[in-house]
Amino acid sequence: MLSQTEENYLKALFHLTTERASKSEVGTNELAAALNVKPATANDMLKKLKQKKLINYEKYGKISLTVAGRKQAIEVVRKHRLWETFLYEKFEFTWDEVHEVAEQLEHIHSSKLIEKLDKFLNYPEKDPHGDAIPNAKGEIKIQPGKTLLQVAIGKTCKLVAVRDNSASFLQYVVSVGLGLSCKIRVISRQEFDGTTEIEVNGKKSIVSQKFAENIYVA
Amino acid sequence: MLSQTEENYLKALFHLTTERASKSEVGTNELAAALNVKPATANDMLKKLKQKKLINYEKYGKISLTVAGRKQAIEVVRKHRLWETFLYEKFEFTWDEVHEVAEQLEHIHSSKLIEKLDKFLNYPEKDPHGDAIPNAKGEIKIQPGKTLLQVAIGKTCKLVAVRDNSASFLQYVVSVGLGLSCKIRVISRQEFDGTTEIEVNGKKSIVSQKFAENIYVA
DNA sequence: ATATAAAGTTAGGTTTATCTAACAAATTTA
DNA sequence: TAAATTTGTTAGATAAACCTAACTTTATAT
Repeated sequence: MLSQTEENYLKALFHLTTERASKSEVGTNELAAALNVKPATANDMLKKLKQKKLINYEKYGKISLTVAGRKQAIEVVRKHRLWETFLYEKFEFTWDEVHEVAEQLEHIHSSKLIEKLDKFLNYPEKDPHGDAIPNAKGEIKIQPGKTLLQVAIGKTCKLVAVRDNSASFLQYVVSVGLGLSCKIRVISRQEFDGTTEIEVNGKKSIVSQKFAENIYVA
Repeated sequence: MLSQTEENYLKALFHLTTERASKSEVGTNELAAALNVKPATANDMLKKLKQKKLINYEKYGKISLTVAGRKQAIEVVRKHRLWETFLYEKFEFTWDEVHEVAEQLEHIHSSKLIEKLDKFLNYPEKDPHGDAIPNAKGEIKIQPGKTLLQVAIGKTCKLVAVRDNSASFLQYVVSVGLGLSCKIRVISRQEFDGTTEIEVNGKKSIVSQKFAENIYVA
């Protein structure tokens, strides 16, 4: 059985490779940063995960998940997102509160518990942030859509997911008037820095490129 | 914040002192046995818990919880029993399955989660094994009743709780035909070894003294 | 193409929770 | 009460997950 720490490394690798578009390999520093540890620490763990055949990794090379590693990572993501959905739908947690508690709950080991949780929630496909919930077989239905940054000026789109789950980011999302399924109109965009002016329910805001890249729309 | 391990030591101390009748102090060996660690390990932890003012303890002396330690212990017990109730009532877990998963869930840190869980279950006073669930203030309503061993020959009683939560014990309880609120008739008892002959729903069984001491009745 | 910067690794150290083996204190028993 | 047993403690080791500091490899930029 994997430790919580090992599970967290696999989950981070999954997010950095499969879920973050266009890049399917990561480096030690980037992984370390994502986990809030020093590169030296991540390096130790990489050796261990390689030894357990959960990642592909050679000294000074890039890192990727093996099939076995990816399977484990998806299971953790599945648990995380099911618990977020549970907290949001059944326990009146807010958008920005669910993540922190789900970070703990995702490490509970009990296949029966997850099966029952999934059933209790009626086999949801999305979590409260709009992210896809892998099913019991590890299959992911919904594909990551385009981001707000890719929406043309004048067009209107609908928020389907956010990529950053930190409470501070989510609180900012809310402060701009956004929520899941909100309609967003793109008013203008600055060429030189990617800043986008948007309108949500009559409220206008200017958001950074980085922000726009983290808002997934349809 | 306490580690999971520290929480487990406090919980064990609570069970060994306050919940197990007649004895309000414990020794290192007994504590170590309850936690499945070696006495030397427990000894290390005792020093740490003393330093944190969670236990009363002097070298070669007996151990007891301080008010602060007891408060923390009760909080863990509360969480454990609420989760057991949740698993049993909402997720169709059986009597003997709830304990193991609750051992993990009891360490999730979120006061909001516990409040919501308590509310969701409608503020239960007993868990599926009949044990009292401390309320949000740490108060325990139901007092531990008498055991099957104390029931006179010929009398009928009702099972209200069991003291040992191991799956093997609970499975044995079930095999004798027992469950929460079951009626038990005491047919006879051997003087020399405390063995008790009982009848449950027409089924007769002979149980050991140790078994009878772990069955609480009203 | 080489110097500098960035990324990655290694060595050695810390903390937490565990262990074994040896020892000391307290209790029981003959 | 003295010996034997049980109970409790200490010292020294180990493994996991982290750190800092120094070093090496790879990438970048003039």
